[in-house]
Amino acid sequence: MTNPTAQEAGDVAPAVKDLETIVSLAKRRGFVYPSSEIYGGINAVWDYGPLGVELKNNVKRAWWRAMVQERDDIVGLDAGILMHPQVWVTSGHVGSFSDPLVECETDHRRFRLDELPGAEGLSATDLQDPGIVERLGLKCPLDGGKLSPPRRFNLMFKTFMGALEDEAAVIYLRPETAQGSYVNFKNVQQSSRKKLPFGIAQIGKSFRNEISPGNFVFRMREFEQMEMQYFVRPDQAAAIFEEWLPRRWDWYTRYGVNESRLRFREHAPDELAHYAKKAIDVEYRFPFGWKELEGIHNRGDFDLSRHQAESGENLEYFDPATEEHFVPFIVETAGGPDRSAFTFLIDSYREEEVRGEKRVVLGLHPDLAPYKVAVLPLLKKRPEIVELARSLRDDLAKDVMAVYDDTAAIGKLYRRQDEIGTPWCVTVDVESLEDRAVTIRDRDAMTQERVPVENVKRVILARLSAARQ
RNA sequence: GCGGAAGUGGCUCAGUUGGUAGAGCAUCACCUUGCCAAGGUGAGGGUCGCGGGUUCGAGUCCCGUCUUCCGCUCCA
Repeated sequence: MTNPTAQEAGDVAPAVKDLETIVSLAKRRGFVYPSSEIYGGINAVWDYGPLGVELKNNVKRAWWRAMVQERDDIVGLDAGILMHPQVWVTSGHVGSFSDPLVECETDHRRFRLDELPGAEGLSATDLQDPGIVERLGLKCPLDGGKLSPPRRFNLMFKTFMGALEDEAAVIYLRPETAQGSYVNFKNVQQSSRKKLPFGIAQIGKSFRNEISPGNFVFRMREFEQMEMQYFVRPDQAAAIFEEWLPRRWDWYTRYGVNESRLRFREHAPDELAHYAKKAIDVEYRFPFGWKELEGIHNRGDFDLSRHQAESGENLEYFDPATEEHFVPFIVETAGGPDRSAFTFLIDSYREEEVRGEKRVVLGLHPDLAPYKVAVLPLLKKRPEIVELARSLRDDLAKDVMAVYDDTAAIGKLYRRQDEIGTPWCVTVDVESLEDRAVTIRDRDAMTQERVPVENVKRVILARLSAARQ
């Protein structure tokens, strides 16, 4: 863990690679495709291909391992995407984003209509009246420009519950997974018999109608979140908040992200979200600048207190040690597998020279690599070699993602695996038929080791385990 | 949402003053080679983002639209 303050303003390391190179590789090799491409694509939605889904699943597994598997104070949850509409009213998501906004046609600034001079105290009906701006003669408070009619901006996607598309049945696609953890706080606490401090971890899809999405999979309208809500005594919240900073930093470096391209950034008071008491982001140096990878937030008792008040359910925790009743504070870590996978992909990209030829390598951590091992026959003319190689792959595939390839010369086969981040290649040659041994080639060290066939799987699994420590 | 640029086979691109599309790489097959993108032969794959217009004829001019990128704005 590097001292956060040392990282602050640092533009110390340039981004690894330009975005185009990564997008091109991603599509060519089957990591990510534009959604609905044959119809011209759809804005800010991307599909994961055969290798991309492996990478992303591995990222989620790695996060779950660090959060749930390796800790005994955090448990998992998988709440629904659809929730009671009142949840989003209580959380503030409906209120803060259904305000009618007007836009100045000259400088394109937006204002809340009900906050403009001369528009105070308007009724809900007036606020949605298309002619209201003209009727009251409202102008842009900054440059006096013409204002657009009021429009409702809401980042939440709507859909309908039930067969009839009736306004009364409107519900939302969740814009964050966190609320699922809050409304289940009592259920989880009681059924898992956890005492404070304890956490609820969740991975799942969220949806936001972003005003300006973009930058490949960095900001999508449909995306996945990896959020952990840690419930704590109010008097411990500040200290526990600080403990989570290095933990989350270390998770990224543990899986290979270059520390010089990471930094912490604290939110200024005026940029804090409506629920947050304090917020610090882990940021990564993307080709398009420093951007948030993950947010660590002290949400105070905002969420549970609101839900308690609106639902009428008692959401207090009884602390048996002090015999106190109180609403816990929440320290949240909120990241995403899309952003993380993108970061691991781009940060691990490197180009090297081998005998005067360029080789493209994804130096992915073995736990994250789509394939752990590729089995390659050196000579495919000999059926015994092909047979041995195929049976070796089939055996490895019972435990790890393994692939067989014989459609090119060995050098090219290695290059292909380098480009998709496969850490180990097993090569079967003529001698293998005699000595029952094969060669294991390491992607990063470019070393080769002769291993008896019956030991191959054990060696691969041992290396995987070692890389994980 | 505003301004600018771009959109040609899987990828990267070329297509002169409009006349019905090419290259490299990639992919596949066969031959050859056999430990780090070797060589040879051959094959498949695009109607030029989409829609409309001008024209005898448009990838190539005009309009609209969608998508992507850059800047601004916005951002739970």
